Amino acid sequence: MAEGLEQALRARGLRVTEQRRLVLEAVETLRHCTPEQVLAQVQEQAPSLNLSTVYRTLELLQDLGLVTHAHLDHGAPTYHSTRGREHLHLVCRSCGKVEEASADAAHQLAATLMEQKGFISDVRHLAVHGTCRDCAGE
Amino acid sequence: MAEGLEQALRARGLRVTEQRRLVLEAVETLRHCTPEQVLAQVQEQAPSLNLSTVYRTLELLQDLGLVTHAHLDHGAPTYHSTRGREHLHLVCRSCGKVEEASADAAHQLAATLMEQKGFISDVRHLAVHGTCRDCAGE
DNA sequence: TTGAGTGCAAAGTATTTGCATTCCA
DNA sequence: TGGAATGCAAATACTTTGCACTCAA
Repeated sequence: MAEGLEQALRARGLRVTEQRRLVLEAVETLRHCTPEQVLAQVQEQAPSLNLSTVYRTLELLQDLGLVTHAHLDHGAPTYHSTRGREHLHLVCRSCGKVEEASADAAHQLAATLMEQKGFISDVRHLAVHGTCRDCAGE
Repeated sequence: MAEGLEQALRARGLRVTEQRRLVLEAVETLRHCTPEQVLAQVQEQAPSLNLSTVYRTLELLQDLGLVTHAHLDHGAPTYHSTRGREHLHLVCRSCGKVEEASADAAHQLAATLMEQKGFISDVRHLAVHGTCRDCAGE
């Protein structure tokens, strides 16, 4: 896990620290997580690790292209690893559940936007709000 | 402008106030706006109107179905009127500009998600992040 | 008249920043 | 050793809430 981290850091002349390793690992383990959730996870192994460090590190990892985030809910950014298949997020407005869907579903959208507006879509950042099957059934 | 407001309020037994009229008007004028921007706009005509009222009113207008919001950027929700054509939002990561695109572009996406996941998409809430034509050209 | 709505101030939550200390290279 | 990175605490931003006053019905 997190093999790319060391080389990405070195390539930029940045330092490899335990905190950075732990934060990336937490994101990969949790799959979808807010900064708070990352903190809780990393503190199991490093209780003194600080929330500021989580914020700073998430931003760094994002710069390095190792994680991205999407805004799934009101204010809460949710981070996830860029390893694994591209996916987009389905956020249920009723129950708050977040599902993943294949990014393929959005390729046509991306193509249309490119054609109409010359806009290059980042599909991974896409959050679709709506109602999930379970909630719709009720 | 804002004809629907009075009847929507009365239908619920709520009161028609100048503040509510002004907030809705501001959203319709500004097209895309944060609570802060709404405040600035309404204060031109009602300097004493408070930010709390803006928040409360935006939430109410949303309940009434007269406005929606999307999370275009980090923490700032952006409100817009539900009058006019359905549209989705293209947010440029480089320059921060927000464009609108026809919601039609996302119909296929919505259909696919329904089919694969039984998920009912609210296209109006959709924010697509990426790079706009101008920034891509550089 | 009366209670929904507002303004104000204070509280709550999320995120960022300055600075002294730590520790990687 | 030197400076990047961290921990801590304080600052900032955003949003919500309690309460007394106002005003639409």
